[in-house]
Amino acid sequence: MAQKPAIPKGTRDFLPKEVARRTYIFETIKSVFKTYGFAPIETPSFELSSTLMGKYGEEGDRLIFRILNSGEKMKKADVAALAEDNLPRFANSLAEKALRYDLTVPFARFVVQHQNELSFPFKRYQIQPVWRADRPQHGRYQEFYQCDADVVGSDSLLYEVEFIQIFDQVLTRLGIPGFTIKLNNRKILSGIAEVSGEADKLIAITVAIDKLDKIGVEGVVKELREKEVSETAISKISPLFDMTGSNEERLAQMEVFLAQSEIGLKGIEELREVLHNTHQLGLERANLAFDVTLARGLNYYTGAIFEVAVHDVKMGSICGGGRYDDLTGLFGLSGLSGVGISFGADRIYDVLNELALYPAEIEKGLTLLFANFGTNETAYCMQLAKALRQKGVACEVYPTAAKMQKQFKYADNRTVQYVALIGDNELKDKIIQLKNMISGEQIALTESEFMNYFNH
RNA sequence: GAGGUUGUAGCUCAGUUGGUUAGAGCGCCGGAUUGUGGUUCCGGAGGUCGCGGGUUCGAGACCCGUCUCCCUCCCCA
Repeated sequence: MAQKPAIPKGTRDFLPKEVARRTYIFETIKSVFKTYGFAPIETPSFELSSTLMGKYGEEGDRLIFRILNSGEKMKKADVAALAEDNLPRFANSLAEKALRYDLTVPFARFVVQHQNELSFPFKRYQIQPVWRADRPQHGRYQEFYQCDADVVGSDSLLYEVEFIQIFDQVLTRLGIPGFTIKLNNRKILSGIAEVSGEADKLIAITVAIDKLDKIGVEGVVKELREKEVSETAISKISPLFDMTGSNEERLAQMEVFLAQSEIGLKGIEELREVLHNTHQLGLERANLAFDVTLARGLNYYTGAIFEVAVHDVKMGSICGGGRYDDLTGLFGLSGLSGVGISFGADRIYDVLNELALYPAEIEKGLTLLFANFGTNETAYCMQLAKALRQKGVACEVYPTAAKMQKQFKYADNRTVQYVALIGDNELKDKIIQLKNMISGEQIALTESEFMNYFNH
């Protein structure tokens, strides 16, 4: 019995037209990365489990795809751990490898491993798929591409400014009409926890206020109570939820709030510098917004954090990023500060589809199709095709002498721009009938006219 | 990981309180048109109704399980 064709949930196939669209997105991102001096690297699809586990928090670890050991390695399963109900250890003994969850952690591993071959600050970009064992939803896949650019080996805030410019340039070039780059700093969040006297509950507090736009002030307060944050702390934090005014006005309010927190004030200062420098340079389409409720789950961030949201489209954030002061420390190389961003190519693809923002030229199919009139004519067409291909013209010869109707229909479906008709009359008179499939016009050309026709 | 929803032709979907041989549009193939597509007209092919089990004289429809799509939560790109 024939098997019903299917692919795993959360994955997609892409037809030629779709690949053309995605290539356009990748190329746009890549070209901007290059102009900022980033060079490409690649890393393996899967890493040692130990490289990935524990880097993304408890939630993240759960979403890492594990690769089951095979063959004799199965025998290395730590049955004792299972007996002790230590499932993480048991799982690690069963799966020594795992599919990468993002590109940042493998990059940190890469930097440490190749530190003697790199010059710092090291700027790299990387466009590769990542995998997450997440439940699929709108804009959420189990396999998707990230387009990352990171710099390690410098704590200069110039890079934060550059990354904001890159967000702006890429999304403007892709034609996205409106989007907001949300900006915050982990130091400010630390400061909030410190000032409210709950420094040890930093993560609980940031996770809760991150949800402000979703569950509202009451929801956040409720969640803070559930996390056993004290009432005095909650009443201290609450005013932050309805700050108004410009970025600078809200920063000023934060500055007052954080007056007693050294780290908090440091965060304000950094953010001010980044905003000021970005403002000096100007942005094309991006709206830049300081958002104190922006937290981001990845717990390796220590400084600036970014997220980009598209206006008027229901879609989670399409880009993210931030500064991590000691990610390479986990692999034994401390003192290297890094900052990076990631474009979610699959979400951008969905957004561009929804808004129909693809330029017409990327959808162009084959340039020229030679209609097939029989063996003698075809032999001549193959010669012309060979010459055209050497000039870089995409062309093909229809494989059989099928009815013209069928050949033209095929040309239509392939969105062919021209059809060349060479039957026995044309062959005898040494001319080529060239039909423009868009205008429907047909002209007779000599061989040299025909060859020159495709010169531009 | 928790909850909800969906699945019928290649695609988008109808299908009445359970009742003969499961339909439409689009697409595909053939013809009108043996050298000209996108329009029109005529004809045709194509379905174990997601999968497994159950109830019933009888199930696409009802019940249970399972997988999948989509949605909410969680988290994220």
